[in-house]
Amino acid sequence: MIVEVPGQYNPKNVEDEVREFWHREDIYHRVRRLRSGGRRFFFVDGPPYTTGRIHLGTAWNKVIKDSILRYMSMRGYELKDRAGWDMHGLPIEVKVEEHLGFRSKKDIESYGVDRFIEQCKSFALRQKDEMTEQFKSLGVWLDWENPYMTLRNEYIEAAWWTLKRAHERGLLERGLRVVNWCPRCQTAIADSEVEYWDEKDPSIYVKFPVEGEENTYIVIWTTTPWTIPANVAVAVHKDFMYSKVRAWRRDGTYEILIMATDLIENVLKQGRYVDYEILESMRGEDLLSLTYKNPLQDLVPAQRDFVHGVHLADFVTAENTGIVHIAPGHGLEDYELGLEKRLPIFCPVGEDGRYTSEAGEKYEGKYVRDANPEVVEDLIERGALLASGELVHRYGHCWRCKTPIIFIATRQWFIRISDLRDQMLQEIERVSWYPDWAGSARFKDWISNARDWCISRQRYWGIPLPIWICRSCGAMEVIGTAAELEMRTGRPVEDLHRPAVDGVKLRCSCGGQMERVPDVFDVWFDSAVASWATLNFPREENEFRVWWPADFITEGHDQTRGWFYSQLGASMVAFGRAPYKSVLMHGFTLDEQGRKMSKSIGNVVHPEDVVGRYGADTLRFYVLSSNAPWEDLHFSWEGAMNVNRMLNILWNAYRFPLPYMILDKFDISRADTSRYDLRPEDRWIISRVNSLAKDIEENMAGYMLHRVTRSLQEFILEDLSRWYIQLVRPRTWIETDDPDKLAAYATLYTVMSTLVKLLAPFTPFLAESIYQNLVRGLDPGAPESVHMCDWPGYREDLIDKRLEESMSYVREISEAAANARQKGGRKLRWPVSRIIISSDEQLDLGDLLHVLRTQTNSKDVIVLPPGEKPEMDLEISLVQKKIGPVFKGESKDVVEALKSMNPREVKRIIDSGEPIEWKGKSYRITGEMVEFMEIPPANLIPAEFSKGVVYVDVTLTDELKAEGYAREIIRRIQDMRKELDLKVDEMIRVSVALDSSEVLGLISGWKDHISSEVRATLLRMGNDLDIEGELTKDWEVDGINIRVSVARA
RNA sequence: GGGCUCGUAGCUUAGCCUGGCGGAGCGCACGGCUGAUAACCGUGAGGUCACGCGUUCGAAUCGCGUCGGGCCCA
Repeated sequence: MIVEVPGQYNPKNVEDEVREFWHREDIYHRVRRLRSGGRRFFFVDGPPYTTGRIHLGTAWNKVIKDSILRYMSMRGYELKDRAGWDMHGLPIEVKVEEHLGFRSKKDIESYGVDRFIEQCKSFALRQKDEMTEQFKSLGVWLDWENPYMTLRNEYIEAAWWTLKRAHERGLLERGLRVVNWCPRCQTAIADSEVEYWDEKDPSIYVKFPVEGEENTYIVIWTTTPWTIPANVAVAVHKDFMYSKVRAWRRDGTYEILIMATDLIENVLKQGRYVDYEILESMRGEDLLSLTYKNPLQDLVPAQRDFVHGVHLADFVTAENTGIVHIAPGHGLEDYELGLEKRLPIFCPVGEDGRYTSEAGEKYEGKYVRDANPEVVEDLIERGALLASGELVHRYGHCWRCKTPIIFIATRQWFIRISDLRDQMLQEIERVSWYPDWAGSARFKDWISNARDWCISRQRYWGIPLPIWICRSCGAMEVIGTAAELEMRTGRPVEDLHRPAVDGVKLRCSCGGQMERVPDVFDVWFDSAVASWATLNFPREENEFRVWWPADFITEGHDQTRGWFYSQLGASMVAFGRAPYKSVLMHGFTLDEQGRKMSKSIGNVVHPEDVVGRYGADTLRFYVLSSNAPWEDLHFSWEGAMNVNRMLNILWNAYRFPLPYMILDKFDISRADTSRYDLRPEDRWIISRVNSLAKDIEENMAGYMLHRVTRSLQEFILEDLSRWYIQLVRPRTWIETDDPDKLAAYATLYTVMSTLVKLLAPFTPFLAESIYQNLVRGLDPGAPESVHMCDWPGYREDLIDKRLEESMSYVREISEAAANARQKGGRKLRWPVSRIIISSDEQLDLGDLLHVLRTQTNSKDVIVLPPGEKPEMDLEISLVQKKIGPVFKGESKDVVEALKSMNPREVKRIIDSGEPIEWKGKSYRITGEMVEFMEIPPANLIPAEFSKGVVYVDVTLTDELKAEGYAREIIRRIQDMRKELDLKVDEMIRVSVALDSSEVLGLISGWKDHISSEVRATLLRMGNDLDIEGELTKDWEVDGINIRVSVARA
């Protein structure tokens, strides 16, 4: 049974009902079961971090995923769709620390690592549950009951197993490396965890005294004075020119400075020198024999033993002094140069960011960034400071606690990704990237610069490194699974997190005891193994063999360096190939002006706000249609409102025929269009919906979701609502069992039932709601949910491009006619006798002339043969320049004569060569004296369309006038019915008094028509009627006063 | 500083791959319809296609450069 539906589209009701239905009937599982055994589609969900709240970007991300998965399911694919959660790492530790009021790792240790881990775990699980509900409210169908979670033992094993593979392949190494270090979190952080923003720092020029040359200095520049105690060398560029300069101070003293020749003026200005002379110039490589002393060597005892030399390096740029201060313990490039030149890796700074005893008594214990002024002071005291100032520049910060990072040399664990770089570059060629440049340009660039991956973190809440080292002999062992660990110890380990695993000791083959290294994994390593962890590999192997690698993943463009990369890296280590076959890279969500959404600007839009106002379907359709997936989305409320309006129009188009269908007991036996003689417009809309399906399939193949949704929108608004529904409406009012009406029902049914299937992946709630009523209501044998239906596809034999083209002309002509009516002041309510279509081409309007007649409210449609126009009026303009010289003084008379004549007569005379007679004289007029112009006659109002001109004949006859007035009166009575809030079938009594006998006479023949249109049992019309009724109103139509009264019968 | 990307009407955008009349929606102005009605429809105004140079018979579209936004890197 089909039922009537309420007037306006109410997304909340629709979605609540559908959600309840899905839940009650367990539709999600039934859809998945239905497709089992189909071709496989392995999707891996990029795990969102459990922050507790989804934002617009994560909503978009999941909507893209859900739409594609729903589409693939309808196409018959069996899906792997486990949702994923990224639950370890610093962000949660920081949150828990805040909650407990902790300031450092010491607080955690004294609180107890086990209790701390428990807090982190329950926090992460709680956040996950909250976010799950939010995703569900968007209609996102993933396997929410059985998601993969990085904190689960089986997941941890996937990471362990992968590390073991790295070890077996010789790709795991431990080394002293300079890393980004957060002094607050006291851990190494990944390049990708560094956030840059402007910071004000000292900018100092320092003079290093050259050994063996009196009063001579090498000048360097730095923004980190605190690294000067660790300076062990300087670097120059081999091709740059350097000079020894005698620089004079205001007081007449001088010193000899070494720096890049091009930068002398700048440096001396900084140092307020008054004059200089160049003593000697040389290339960078000529400086290599120099040695110098660290100016702070009296404070930093270790410095006295170092030999400070000059080295060549490519990273030296022609900026500042052209000579770079090298502290291998505190800089990436410095460190690499240090290794190459065998410099001491001197790092007198501890994990807490404070100087160690190696920095000497004066500095020991001081926090390095706070020590900057003191170092500067000490340099001044020793005459080593050339200049100092301040500089605002971009500086890195810990992305979680916002502390400025420092670089220090620490012992860390690495995976030698750089060894795999070339293989990775080859692998990405085999992956399909959407858009293409995401892989061929962006990702390629990132991979080309790939460095070794520092995977160790000195924290608690993470996957513990499964590395055990023997205290006696230093032997190392990597454990791959919990079972393996149990085998080695004879005891199972309940939870593979810290601190439980910390206590596990292994026996070394040398007889000594092996202890786990205390570090945990970088969280990027967690998600990196998702494609096999989600299949529970290595615990289970069958699933892995059947499904892996992933068919499809999609994430934002920030994941180029993130998950796209970490997965590829881990997979290269583990399996030597890419873990995914295709990748769709999507954009970011920004505000309407294209700015980042941020709390401080106050421009954050929450997905639940949009859902609350317009519903999940609107949000979904909006984010999909707003722009191409890979471009940034500028969220606009107005845009969302528009989508909502479009869905409302769809709702109206859907509900309009329902009352008639119900009244006529329309049933499934009458739903097949092949039973009827369809009108051309019926065949047209069926052709259009098939074209639409074809278009969607083509665009889905390239994940062009914006094109798909825009095609749907265009079809709903233009083809269905604005055109077909208008055409079909009068047919539904026929009150008999007319085959033409039944054909219209069958067509509407076919179109709507196809359309909801096409919409199902994108607006799953609305599609389901319409499907349940219209399709299931009619055919209880149909699949129980629209999402269990097969994708409708398209039938090429039902696509009639010729008909579609004809209809597009018909629409154009109708619009042009409406335009002409407006110019001619003739409302659409008033019929016209004819419209005339003139074109240079043979227009193929098919059998659609009846459509044109009704849509233009015209009694006749005349299509002229190609190139012909209606007969035009002629207008003349006189060419005085030609007339003057011929007729001289009589010109005035000639002009007068010509103007008084009918232009047609003038043309006839010229063509025939006869003279004209005027005031007794005759004149011979030639063609050049007169120009003729054709203009349409006053009754034909022209309007252009793409293939020609439409003329609307606005000539009024009494007949047309009568019909026009009748319709004016009908309309006003209908208006009053509305005002009285009458039921559609309620009968009335009407009196109409009007002050024009002429009009009264005209409309008398329309009395019956008016009565039946407005459902009047009694209709009185007259010049001077006594008017009474429940409602009386005065109207004016074209200068005629009409008084109407209406009463219930 | 480097890689990628975007820049089209007041706003949001299509078109760019594959060169040939710049097309929508919103907003604005005017109008229509009244059996979708707190709905719907039409018409109009509104454009230096960021800027410059080049290729071409022809450039929003292809190439180079500049400026501005975004992401990533240094």
